[in-house]
Amino acid sequence: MKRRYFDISKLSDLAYKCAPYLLGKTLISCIDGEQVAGMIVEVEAYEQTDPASHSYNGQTVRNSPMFGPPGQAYVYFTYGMHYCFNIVTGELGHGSAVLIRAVEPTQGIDIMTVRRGKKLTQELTNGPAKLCQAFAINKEQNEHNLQSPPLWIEDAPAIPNTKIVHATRIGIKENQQKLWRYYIKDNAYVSKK
DNA sequence: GGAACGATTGAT
DNA sequence: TCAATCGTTCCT
Repeated sequence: MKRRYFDISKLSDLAYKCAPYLLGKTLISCIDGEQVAGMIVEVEAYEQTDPASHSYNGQTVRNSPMFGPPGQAYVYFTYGMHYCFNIVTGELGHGSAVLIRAVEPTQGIDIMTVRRGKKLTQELTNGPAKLCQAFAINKEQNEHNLQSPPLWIEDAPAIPNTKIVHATRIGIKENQQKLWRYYIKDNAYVSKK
């Protein structure tokens, strides 16, 4: 079956411009022999000029993928137990990325349920660390090009602007006023209502 | 070498 | 409201 990969040339821009464009696209992983998929419903932008961004103080060992080519993954480990998955944006050398905060499960829900140890479909992928667990995303996918297995993004119809909500980002202490969180209005799988 | 903390989650 | 839990960053 031919895959219709998401066009990563759309990601050669500032993170907050790319972010809403990623809504509605399909995230797919085929790890440990199990394929799961979901529609991206919530994202947050992190720019190099943004004090809330890992890349704000320049390149380090952890954040170096953010300075890499657009369209690759930036996966980081946090709170001693969770992974978060980002899609790198901007030109090579520019440190920015879009955090994927939630997806709506569309394939492999039984697999995600086992991985998450949960029963409610609504709670499988409604958070950045939750979806990483459901999709089996970890450091092995760090810097992975998202136009190839085992983790990739496929194209899908754009979400109308009237259905995209702009809001403040969650869990940050700096630059809180920026409306760089985007989610699909009335979608049941967004992390917080 | 050491301390402080985090783009979270789930239980209390 | 709070504990879990450890890699990364930054300071000494």
